[in-house]
Order: sequence, then structure tokens, then C-alpha cells
Amino acid sequence: MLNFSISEENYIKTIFHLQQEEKNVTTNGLAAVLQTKPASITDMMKKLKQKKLVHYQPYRGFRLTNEGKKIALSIIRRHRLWEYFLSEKLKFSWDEVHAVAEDLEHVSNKKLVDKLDEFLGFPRFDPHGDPIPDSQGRILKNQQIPLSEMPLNKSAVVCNVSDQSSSMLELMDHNNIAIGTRVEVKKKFDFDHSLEIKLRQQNPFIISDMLAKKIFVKYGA
Amino acid sequence: MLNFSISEENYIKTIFHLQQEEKNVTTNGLAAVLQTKPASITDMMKKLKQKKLVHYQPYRGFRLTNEGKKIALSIIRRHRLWEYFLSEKLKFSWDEVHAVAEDLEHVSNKKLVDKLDEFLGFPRFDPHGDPIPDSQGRILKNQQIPLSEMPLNKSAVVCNVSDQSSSMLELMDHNNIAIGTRVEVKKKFDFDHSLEIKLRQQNPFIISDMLAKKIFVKYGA
DNA sequence: AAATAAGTTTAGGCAAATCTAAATTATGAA
DNA sequence: TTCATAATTTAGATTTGCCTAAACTTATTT
Repeated sequence: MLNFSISEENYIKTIFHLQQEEKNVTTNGLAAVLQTKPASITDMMKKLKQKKLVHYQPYRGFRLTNEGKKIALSIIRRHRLWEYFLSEKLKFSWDEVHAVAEDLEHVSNKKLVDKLDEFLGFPRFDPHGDPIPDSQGRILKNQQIPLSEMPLNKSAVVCNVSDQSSSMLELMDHNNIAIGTRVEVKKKFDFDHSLEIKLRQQNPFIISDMLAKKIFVKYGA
Repeated sequence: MLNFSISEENYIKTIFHLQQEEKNVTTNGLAAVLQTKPASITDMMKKLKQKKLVHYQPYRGFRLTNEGKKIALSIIRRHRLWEYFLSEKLKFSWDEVHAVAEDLEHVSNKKLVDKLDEFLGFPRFDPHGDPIPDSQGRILKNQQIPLSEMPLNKSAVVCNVSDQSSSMLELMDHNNIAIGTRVEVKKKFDFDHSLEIKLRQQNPFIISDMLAKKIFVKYGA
């Protein structure tokens, strides 16, 4: 596997995430996420197409090739292993790890990454609950469901948050919800789809549908 | 302290090391070490002068300003902390850590570096025996002497190796000499200044003057 | 089906970091 | 002191990644 620039890696990684949602990734869509201009996207797509990392026809959007996906997974592996390290070993709070890992993920020495994995005890989920690809790029699927889809009175644990904006994190923090928090849905309101939830040792309180859709939980654990 | 490009950081760090030896660093000298062309050095010196990181007059060589030295020390701090981490925690062999740390050192997040320092227990020497600057840029001086200058029959510990070429490392490895190895000089030969040395549980053997000048030891420890 | 709006690409430029080749400055030997 | 050589700088290109503005394609609306 060849070496890629930081810029190329950021494009590849972001396309990977975007194409989980939509069939094809669009120029404007990617530009918005990468905080850059559509023209820059087109330039890079030409380059990545030439390197056979994306399928791309002008005006038709793009997707990663299998080779592109492999590379994306190796970048995501690095990112999430560093997040785990920062959280578990350096005691960063879980909302700080992402930004720091954005830099560390571009150090692409394979031996470093594999030894880090070993040092951490081969964790398969990062502090946000996202799966960490193994050295072959394989990921375990954990069947997470959004809080909004939970049945009433069944206990589960928060394992993933699909929005890492600071406004989101602020709200989570204010409500004392974090990765690992045990939660139960007590009631659902038809009017605005808001939910009443209960955390351990706390009185129930109400959260919006919008928030509940972004908090993912897993039974057990 | 502002942010610098990877390229700028490599120039600053290398000038710092070179100016320990010589009064002024030269264009050709720096070009040789950085594996680049003299013209590139001149370009960068103009930029670093403008940023007040080097004293530079055309044709007269250059040195770091105090500000430049501060930045150099922070880069060296990162480099050596990562070396320590790689060696101590990830079990890299001591001749592998340098190359990997070359990449990690450019992640300049201050909180990351300070937390890493804390996680490692605030070590003050890296696996090569070089001092690690603290968060204020202060370094402990350890009085190392080259093996070639040791008195006879006095025991000391290898703590530094001033040449990290693979040919050097190969020779060290072949002779079972590593950082931390306890060593004693048994005899010095006037003819070619070669030395007979003895390691723990081994028969004495002879090494060249050239090698002995590059291996540094410290008493005690 | 044509017109318009939205999305995308092209063309041309800029800054960083590098290069080669030519010009300039310094140095030390005769 | 002058001159040849070595060291350094300048001038002009190149590559990467980004930009703006203009041109073009696609999709939508009437």
C-alpha cells in the first residue's frame, strides 16, 4: 500500500464516511464537510481517480473503489486506536480525543499502529463506541440502535454519538449523558416525539427527538 | 508560540543540533544533513529570518535566535518523549525508535505532549540517553563521556550513541552493546587507539577507536 | 420543450517547498 | 594582490493543494 498525503487521506476518509449514508458522494457535499471549495474537490477527484481510489465520472458524483475503501479503513483504524489511547491512557475526556486523533492518524507507520493496537489490548471499539478495524481492515458490527428506537423500560448503555458538534456535546454534558451511561426510556410523547429517559440514580427527564436520534445504545455490556 | 510547517520544524531542529558543534551553521552543511540542495536552504533561511527564528546575513551562515532555540527545544521534547514511549511502552528496539519519532514529533498539540510526559512518569532521558526537555524547555545535563576517554577498569553504563547510521547500529548490535549495557575498559592500544572492553558475563574483546568515540557512557546508574 | 436554477468543472492564479542552472561573493594560494 | 575555486545566492521552473470567476451540465419548473 502506497503512501498518501495528509490531504489525500482526509479526502479518502471523509468520502468513506459520506458514502455510508448516500449512494454517491457529491462535489458540494464533500466540499461542505471538508470546509473547502467545490473546485478543489474536482481537482482531487481527478487525482484519486488516476490512482484508482475512486470511481468518478464528471457530474456524476463518486465512490471509493475497493482499494480506496481499504485505505480508508486503515486511516480509520489509526484514528480510533489513537482515540482509545488518548482516552484510556492519557486520560483525555472523550470529547477531546477526536481533534487530537485527527493529527495522529496521519502517521502511517504500520508497525507503530500494530504495536499500539497490541499495547492497548486489541480494543475493538473506540471511546465513542465506533468499531476499530483490525490489521486486516475487518470491523465488528455492534448492533446499535438510536435511543429514539428503544422499547420502553429496557435498560441499555450509551455507546455511540453520531454528531460531535460542540453544541451536541454541550447538551450531552449538561444532561450527564456520556459513553457508558446506562439509560432507560420511560415514556414517548407522540406530540413532538420527545422522550422521557432515566439515568441511574437520577430522576427521569425529557429529551428531544432530535437528540435521541443521535445517541446510540447497545443492550447488555 | 505559533505553528510551524513540518518543513520549518525540520530545519529548526537540525540547525539546533548543528550549532552545538560549530559556531555558525553553513548553507552547504545544513543542505547535506537535510538531504536537500543549498538553494532550498537559502530560501528557507530568508523565511526563518523574517519570522525572527534565525540570525542570518547572506554568505555569513546562520544561528537560531533565542526564540528559535525555544521552538527547537519543544520539537526535541516531543521527539524524545515519543522515543521513550515507543521504546518503553510499545517495545520497539532502541534503534527503531528514531525514525518513527521523526513523524510523531510534528504533532504539536501541547496538551497531548504534556499528558504524554505525565503518562510516562516525566522521564528526563530518552532511550539513547539524550535529555528530554521539560515543558519549560529546561534540560538536565548528564555528564557523559565517550567510551574512548574512560579510565581503565572503571565500570560505566552506555547511555548515548552519537551516530545512528545503520552501519553503526549493526556493529553495536553485533557486539551486544546497547543503551544500558554496563561496560569497562580493560586496555588501550597505543598503535591504533583501539580498546579492549568487557561487558557483563562476556569475555573482553577489542573495538576500534572510531566506534569508541561515538559510544557515550555515564558512571553510576 | 424551453428556461432557469443548482451543481459541477475548467481556466487561470497563488503560495509553499523544492529543483536546476546561472550569477555572485568569499577565500586562500601563488 | 590577484585569481581560481568553493560556497552561496538568485532567477526561473515544477508540484501540490488550494482559490476565484467563468463556463458548462443537469435537473426542475412552467
